[in-house]
Amino acid sequence: MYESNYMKATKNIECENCEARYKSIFCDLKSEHLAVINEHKGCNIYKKGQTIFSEGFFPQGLFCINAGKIKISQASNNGREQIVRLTKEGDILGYRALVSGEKYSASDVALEDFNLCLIPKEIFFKVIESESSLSMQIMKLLSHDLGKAEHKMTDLAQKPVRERMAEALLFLKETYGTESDGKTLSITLSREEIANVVGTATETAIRLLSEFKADGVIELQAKKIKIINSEKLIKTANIHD
Amino acid sequence: MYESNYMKATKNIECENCEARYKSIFCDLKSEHLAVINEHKGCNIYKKGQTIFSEGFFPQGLFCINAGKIKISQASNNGREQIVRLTKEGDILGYRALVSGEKYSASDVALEDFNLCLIPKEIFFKVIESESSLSMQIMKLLSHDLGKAEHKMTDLAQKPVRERMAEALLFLKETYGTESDGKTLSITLSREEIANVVGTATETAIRLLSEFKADGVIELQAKKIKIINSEKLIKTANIHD
DNA sequence: AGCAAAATGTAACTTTTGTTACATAAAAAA
DNA sequence: TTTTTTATGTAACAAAAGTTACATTTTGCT
Repeated sequence: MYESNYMKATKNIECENCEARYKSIFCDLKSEHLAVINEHKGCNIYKKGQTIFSEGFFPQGLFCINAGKIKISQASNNGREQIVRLTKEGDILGYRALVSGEKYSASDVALEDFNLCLIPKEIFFKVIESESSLSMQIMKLLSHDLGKAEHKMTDLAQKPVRERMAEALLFLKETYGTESDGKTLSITLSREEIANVVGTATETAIRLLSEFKADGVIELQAKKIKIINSEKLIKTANIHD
Repeated sequence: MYESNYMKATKNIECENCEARYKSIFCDLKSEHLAVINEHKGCNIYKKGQTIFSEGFFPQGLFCINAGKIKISQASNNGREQIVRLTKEGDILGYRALVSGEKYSASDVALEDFNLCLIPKEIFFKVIESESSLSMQIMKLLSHDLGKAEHKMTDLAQKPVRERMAEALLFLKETYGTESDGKTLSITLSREEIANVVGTATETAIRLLSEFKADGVIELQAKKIKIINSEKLIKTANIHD
């Protein structure tokens, strides 16, 4: 509101002033290390739909999300894609491949306009080595992601699409929150993207959303999804744990 | 061969002499740290089918596999289970939950008799903090696992069972190797367990194995699976990357 | 060895889900 | 604006995979 997009595009955010930092793994970082990162990092503006990195490339550093929502997805042979993670401001990006020393195994695409900073890999590994709490943070991140991924594996293998769709809507609410009414999901995804989260065909996703709407569980205003009956959705999701 | 099971059960393996260690994340560990681990660790013999830990419990430490094969699986509401990882000697076990500070999200069950050592969690975290190369190893492990898990997620969401079965057989070959003929899988799983790796019903798994046999791709001798035509199996698996 | 229990195998049937086809609405481009 | 393209919605149909049922084999136990 206070600055145009053009101004943001040219402004290099200072890590010290970065609001996203407090939500990030860098929240407890020693100021001397933060200064090193700040000095070497580069910032960039991305537009909705733009690709940040693609499968098959080697990572050059670690991305920090200053603002914006991003989907991480894998392409498969049959032309479809699977959204494996969703991230937002304060999250880091590209750490899996960077840490494992492998190529990117997924592509990251902007779901809306956003700001991103890149920490060169040498700097990242230097800071990690000198501050063990940071590597602990990254380990926690990775192990949490792994838990989520394995949980989703089990879901995909065993749950019918209907349950997965219900779970996906709850997941979107949990990840990105709602608008001020507490019901309308903040994130807007295309039907195809929803299908790619759930792991189903676009038509099936549309069909299920229509059914949920008919059941009075959700309301649909264009691309906005409003969760009317959370309890029923949770029941439909048949969540284990 | 040189000692009875009873003898093995009572013998505490010394980390310095542990053959599995050279294949493990501890291969480069400083000897002083290894000594600490050795001093505090406890060893145990498990029988085939025995559970090492179960979903919902908090980890007390890190398990090291001295010998034996283990399946890590998640139970779901519908009574079925999904095998999310398979491990062998030299691998560590229970690190995901230990690192993330969460409860175990999966259960570990012995696929054959084996030896296991437990490093108390305090010792583990102490060693990690003092030797940054170890935490790097664990990060690599986690990020590699995460890559695998997300790949499998995509497969489960998009590939037909037939392709996943082919991929699973290749995965078993890669993970556990073959007998001296270079073709017969070293690991023997029940049909149900194979189904739980693939993410399908037991009957469907049996049907597909029969089809693969009819196609001359594999041979079945009781529970042993012999891969006759790897090329065709790879083609059937329709592997991306 | 002989029996019971569990695992494996096979087939028919049913359900779920994907595919195809097309209509309509929304968004982007001219 | 009008046109074109893209996204969404709906339904009929087809294919894939799960379920049920039962036969057969293997395994474990006494």
